[in-house]
Amino acid sequence: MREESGAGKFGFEVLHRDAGTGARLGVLHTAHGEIPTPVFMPVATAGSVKALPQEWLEQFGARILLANTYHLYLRPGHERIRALGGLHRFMSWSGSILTDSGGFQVFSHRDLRRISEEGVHFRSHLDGSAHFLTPESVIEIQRALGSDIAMVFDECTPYPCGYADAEASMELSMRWARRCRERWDRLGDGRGRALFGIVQGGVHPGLRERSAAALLEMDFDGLAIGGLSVGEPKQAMYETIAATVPLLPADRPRYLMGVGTPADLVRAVGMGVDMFDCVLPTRNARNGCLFTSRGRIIIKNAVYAGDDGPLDPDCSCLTCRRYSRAYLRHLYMSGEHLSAILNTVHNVAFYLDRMDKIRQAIAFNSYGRWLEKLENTGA
RNA sequence: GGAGAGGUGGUCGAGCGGUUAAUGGCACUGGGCUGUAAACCCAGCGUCCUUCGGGACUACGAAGGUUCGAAUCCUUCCCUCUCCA
Repeated sequence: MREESGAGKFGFEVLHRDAGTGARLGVLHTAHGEIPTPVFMPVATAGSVKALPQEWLEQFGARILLANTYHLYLRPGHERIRALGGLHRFMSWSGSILTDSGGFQVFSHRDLRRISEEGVHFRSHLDGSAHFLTPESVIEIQRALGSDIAMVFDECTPYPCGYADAEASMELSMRWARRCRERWDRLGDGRGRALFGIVQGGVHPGLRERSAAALLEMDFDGLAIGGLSVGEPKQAMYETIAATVPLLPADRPRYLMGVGTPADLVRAVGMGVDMFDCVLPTRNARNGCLFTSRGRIIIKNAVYAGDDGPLDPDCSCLTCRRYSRAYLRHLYMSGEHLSAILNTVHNVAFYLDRMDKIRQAIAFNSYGRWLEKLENTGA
């Protein structure tokens, strides 16, 4: 068990802006350390980045993970985690933790919930038991977990969604955001903890604008762009990001929720996004899809059966240093647990390394070249 | 030597006269996965053509036979497995 550091105040500084693009270099301060941005947060929904022990995440340079309020509330329960000293201590993670509010589960468990003004009635996906989550209870749960960055409870608007429905959904999210803010303030000193608001509004710039304006009034520590990558065309996603980022205050971190592919990250950083999370590197790893410096490799493909070379010659992760494509394919085909482990090691290391290189490029004012490369490869 | 059971597509295994190129599972091949109900899901999977609607051929141990029609019924043969000597 590690000691809680406990001290420190949440904060964000922009250290440098790239000369030719919207990209910016910054640092997040939380009670659990400093986090250089732009940053990718590996997803640890249930208090674990699937297939990876915390030690390795530290080795890969991960400073912040994303955990999930809804999942931890159901199992093992936030009160249990509180009693065990909070989520950091429970999972033995001394870095920072951002908790998603469960808004995405409202979206993805559509058949198991009923939304009202007051909150969301859920049927547990685990045992069918009934639960009621409100903006207030979601804040309480995140406090119990002890997350460094909490997210407001929102409704992740689906796609496609007509203007009127997207508007109603966004407005509900804004009313919930205010209730989250109020409960957060009533709980008193967040001890260095941050609360982020989430911009909704589907792919409608006008709605995004109103959403951002509403959140600005509430003075959140950071602003997220939610409701993207839910089935809309890529172009619509990029246009929405581009239209939304300028609406967000420059002195606060900007977090694009649930995105994305390596190319998505490069583009969004160029638009001024500071934080990302996505299940792609971990989930795809377990499903035999690996991200490399030369594009995606579907390791289960028969062509790799006799390929003695490294997965990614330009990668220095444990997997690439030591194991061949042929072996990785064999592990996948055989259903060996090691397959998920080695694949996840690579994908997570690849994402973190990619963010590292992105930060360097921004520092040297050469980020424009990354965007050009993207255009040239058509990625 | 005697009694019984059985041989089906890569594999296991249904089918027991016609809507059967033959249910299913597995394996295999390909695709998908973006705030994780995911080590998951979808599709294809005899051969050759196709104007993508379909068409032609070859298939259920082997060879004959019955029938308008057979993986399915009959005969002979070959081969497996179980039990008894």
